Amino acid sequence: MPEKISIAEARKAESVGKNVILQGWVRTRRDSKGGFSFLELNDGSCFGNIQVIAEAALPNYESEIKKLTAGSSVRVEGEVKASPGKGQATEVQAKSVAVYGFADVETYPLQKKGHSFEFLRTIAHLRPRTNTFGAVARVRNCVCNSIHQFFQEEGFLYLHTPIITASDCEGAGAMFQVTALNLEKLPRGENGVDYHLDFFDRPTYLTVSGQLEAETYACGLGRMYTFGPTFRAENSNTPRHLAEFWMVEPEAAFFDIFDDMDLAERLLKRIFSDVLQQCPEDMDFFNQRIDKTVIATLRHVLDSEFRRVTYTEAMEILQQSGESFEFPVAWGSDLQSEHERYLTEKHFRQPVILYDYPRTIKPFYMRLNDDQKTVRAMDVLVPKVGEIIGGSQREERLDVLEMRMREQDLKPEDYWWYLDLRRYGTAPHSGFGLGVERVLLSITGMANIRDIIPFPRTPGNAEF
RNA sequence: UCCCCGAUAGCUCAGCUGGUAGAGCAAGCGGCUGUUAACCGCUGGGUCGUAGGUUCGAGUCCUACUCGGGGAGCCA
Repeated sequence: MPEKISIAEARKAESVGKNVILQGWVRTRRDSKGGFSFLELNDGSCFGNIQVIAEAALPNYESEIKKLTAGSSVRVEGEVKASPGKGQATEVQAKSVAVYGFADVETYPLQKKGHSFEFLRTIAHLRPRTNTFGAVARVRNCVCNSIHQFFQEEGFLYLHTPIITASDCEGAGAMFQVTALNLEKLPRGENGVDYHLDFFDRPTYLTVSGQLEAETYACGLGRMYTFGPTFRAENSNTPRHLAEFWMVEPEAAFFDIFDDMDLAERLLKRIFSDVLQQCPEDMDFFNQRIDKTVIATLRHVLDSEFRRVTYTEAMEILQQSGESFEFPVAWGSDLQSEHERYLTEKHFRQPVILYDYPRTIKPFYMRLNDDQKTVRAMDVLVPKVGEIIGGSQREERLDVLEMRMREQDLKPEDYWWYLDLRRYGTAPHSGFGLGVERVLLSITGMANIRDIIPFPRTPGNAEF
């Protein structure tokens, strides 16, 4: 009896001699001079296709096989043989080719040759059938698996923090409001909309971060991490921003800022090394067709220690760089993209961890340093992508935290449960947020974050 | 949201200082003793993003809008 196997399996030399059933989508058909056809078949199990030899003697050769075009789906039964041709170890000599569905060439938008990513975005339901999006999907899966394995091995618990939150000022920008009210007929009170009639008895939003909730579990169970979707309603139109993206947020009790940096560095290196090891075919493709430096860059990162410099030191490096920046370099203002790029792409040429930022440009929850001017913030910057991780040691002193809240016009009473963590058995702790899509950008060399997530959500775009 | 650039065949693009559209790939047909981004020949295929305007005449110049890209801001 023939065995149903994946194309990944059938491509291995060990499969030679097996009678198999393969099912997948035709990438291309080449008709040979000898009166038979080659079908390139892909089923997503690996980057490469398998070559199927369909002889003219097959009963449906003229009626169906010669009409197969890119996108058609088939079931092939046959024997795996060593391939005499170049470019593959094995091929399948078909005993039968059954067609599940043709793809009309007059209307099927995908062709054998290259398409622009802009065009593919308009057919996001079909782009998984391309080399690039198949590779992205497999690498994305590898990265997510790697993240979970890393944290499990490091003793972190996977925590599900809420998607819907009532904290409307977590300090991370505009939020999507969630309501069950009829927007056509909003109940009005004396002070505008009467949210007591809304589902949760108050205004609620999609989360911009699980950090505050993760802190509550870290301050009781030690090491936690969240991994879920995150929402930002900013009108951001860049190749690095999404309105819906996936973020990993570890939070660990008794971690100071340097433990936090160590964790971040270990995590990134683990992800990079797993991808190189587990997705070699996909990475070769990215290295050849997308960015010829990605593999060398990943190896370089694995072999070097992340440079750690304070914000103040970074400002000195920038001032002495001799570069003419569009934006002035001045202590107290945030680093511009061009500054980050200079540091990570020109000066250090590797990932850089910047820390101890001015208190005025960072949120209330970051721990105040003894100099009273800086806070224990840390950002990991990588070449091309920029900020990939943002984190900090959290302020664990109740009085200082309340003071910082008032400084930023926040009401401590709105955060009563967050402050309780400091009121009862407070503990030093730290954490960070890692943007999964940004990691994937730097791993794959892909230029636009909209091509790294299956269904991008950006301003004016939610078709699929 | 701001600045810059773009939109021409199914796809990727060319089309000069205005004179009524072209290539490659894809598709169809023919050829070629295993091809692998196959190759060679022929054929079909376009209200030049939308709406106005200037002009004898607009793919080409002007205005607005729509969509896309790059940069900036917000950040992951």
